Amino acid sequence: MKFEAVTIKDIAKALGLSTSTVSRALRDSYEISPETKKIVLEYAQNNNYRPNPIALSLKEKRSRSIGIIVCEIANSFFSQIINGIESIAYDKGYNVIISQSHESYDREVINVQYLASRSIDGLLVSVSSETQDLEHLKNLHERGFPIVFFDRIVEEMETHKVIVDNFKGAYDATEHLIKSGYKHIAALAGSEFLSITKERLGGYRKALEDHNMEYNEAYTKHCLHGGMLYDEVEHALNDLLELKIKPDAIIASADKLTTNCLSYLKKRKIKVPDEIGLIGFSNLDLTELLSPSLSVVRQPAFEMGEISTELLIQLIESKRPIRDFERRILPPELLIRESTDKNAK
Amino acid sequence: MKFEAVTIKDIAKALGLSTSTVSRALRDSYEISPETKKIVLEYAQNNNYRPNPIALSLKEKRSRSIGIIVCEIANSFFSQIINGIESIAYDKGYNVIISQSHESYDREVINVQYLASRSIDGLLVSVSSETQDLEHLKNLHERGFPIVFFDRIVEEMETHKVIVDNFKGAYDATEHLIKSGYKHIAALAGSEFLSITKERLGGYRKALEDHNMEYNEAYTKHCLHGGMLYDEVEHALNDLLELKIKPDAIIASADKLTTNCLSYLKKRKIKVPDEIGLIGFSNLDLTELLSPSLSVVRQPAFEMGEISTELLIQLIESKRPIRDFERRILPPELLIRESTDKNAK
DNA sequence: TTGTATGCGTTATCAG
DNA sequence: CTGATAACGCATACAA
Repeated sequence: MKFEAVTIKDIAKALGLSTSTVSRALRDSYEISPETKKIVLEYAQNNNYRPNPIALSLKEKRSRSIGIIVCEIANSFFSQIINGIESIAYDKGYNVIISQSHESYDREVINVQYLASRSIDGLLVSVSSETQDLEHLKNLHERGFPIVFFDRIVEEMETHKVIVDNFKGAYDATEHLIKSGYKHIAALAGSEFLSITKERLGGYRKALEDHNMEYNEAYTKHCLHGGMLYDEVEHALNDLLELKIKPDAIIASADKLTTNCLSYLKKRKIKVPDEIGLIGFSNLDLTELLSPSLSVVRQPAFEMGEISTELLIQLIESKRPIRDFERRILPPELLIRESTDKNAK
Repeated sequence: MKFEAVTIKDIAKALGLSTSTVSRALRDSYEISPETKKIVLEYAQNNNYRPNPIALSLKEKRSRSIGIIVCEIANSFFSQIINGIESIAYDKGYNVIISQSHESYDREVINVQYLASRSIDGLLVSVSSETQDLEHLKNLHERGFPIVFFDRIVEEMETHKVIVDNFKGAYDATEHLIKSGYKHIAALAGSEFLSITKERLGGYRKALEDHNMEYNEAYTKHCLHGGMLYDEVEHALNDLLELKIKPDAIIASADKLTTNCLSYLKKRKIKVPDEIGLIGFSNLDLTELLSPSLSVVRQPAFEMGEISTELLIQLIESKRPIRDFERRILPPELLIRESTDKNAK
């Protein structure tokens, strides 16, 4: 007994009608008599008829599914975003296909091509931390394919973009450390190719400047893989702690950087905040558990997913190309806990 | 400039050939002359021709994509499984569509129907913790639709199943607590509808029995949502700690139960292992960070995803139905850290 | 009110 | 070696 779905043709044959009559009856067209409708609908119901979405896609030249490119789903920030994306997508009858780049440029290119060739109607993209060349996306975009960037956006392309106010997040975090009395604040940053890294480091520098604190280039460390690999974080922190004047506080500017930084400090038995102050970007709901008194910058991830998806679907469903693309900037949240309050020590 | 992909028909028209010739040239058929092939291939290359997978699906009655049903992707265990699934799926040219039930039965039914109607070729399922009625899956299965269960399997259906040796995992964990000197071991368990819950509780009881320890029903607490909600864990633990003879150790039998249990204990300022022993199932790579000396049962999640996918694809691609379904049981790993060693206290 | 014919992009089966 | 045609499941313009 092979899996064979019942089609309109089957119904037509069984009821002695034409396929078009059945099709119209199922779509509740005004042209069909109530009796015929009733018979058809009943038969369809009983035989569990489901329209074949592939045939529909072929006809309508749209698949009602959107693709997502993220680095990792095993990252609380991104899994929250995906939940936001899903909630809107399902609402509007869209399916969602997730793919992970694992922070690899090659993998990202493969995934984009794969998704595009799978006839998705649009793409939500947060680029990998290795990505510099954008041909794989520009190519699609130039042909009018709907793309919305979120979080890790790309300046060279004109389309909708949704980000958090990274500058402000980092500024506030750094300022908080300064006000807590720290004098030598280091920045643990992600890949230098990423927009978010630049924005966050910008906020960090501006805060130092505004409070008349010296900016020391040696205090900024980049991790190409955004902290995904423990080794790169370890390496960066080793470098920082070997400096003549060791930093007395660190701002970790991404989820994975924060957790791996905590792991490192715990491994080296360096107490937070007694020996070193720490503040980090983190959307992990276990932050409090990880480090009872760690202050964090939290991003409105779910909302970000929702907004990105709304924009994308709007882009997909508008017949003519939209000219003025939006750039939505969401406010981050600074969750203060006692750790970084040096005065309280 | 609308997004319009180039089709075989376009190529045919441009080169003054027929669509069938172009089609065959692209598939490198022996019937086509080398020169014609060369011209066609060149044109296709230059105009970035990509076969339309939807048209292909319609023709071949297969979409080369598989669906996944899990409760949450924001759960280290499941995100590791998904990575395993992806690695095999991409290898074999399959696309993967993930959907989350968020532990809701209704949501699961909707997702299954949605995925099935989206013409996926097969389904990888780990049921929600609310699921009792299986009609939505039986229905598909009876019609010959390929389904593989993993982790949270279902006894009533005859198909491939991939699980971890949950009995052994819980047995070993409980035995470890016993050998560490704990006398009153409570079990924090997931939904009683789930196979894994039954198996784990079985291992727990057997370990108590084998060591001549009394089994007290009041020491077993269920959380319907598998610990996804903090409140249910809090409620269960409150109950346990209000007993006349309070348990001196807890085995938490799922990822979320473990982390939320830790959160609770931290919140109530109950020290582990000084005041209460704890061992838990956990695939979180931050476990060590969460609680420096927590022993855990770790499941081979990635491998589980790989095996499930291999079986599913085998099922999809075998022409005749496979009669003897496999049941793969993978070994869990008991990672011992000092916490539970009461002797060391 | 219902039926017939066509097309979406592709491949397979014929016929040249 | 190449071309015409049908078919996959559905919707719709056009006929009746």
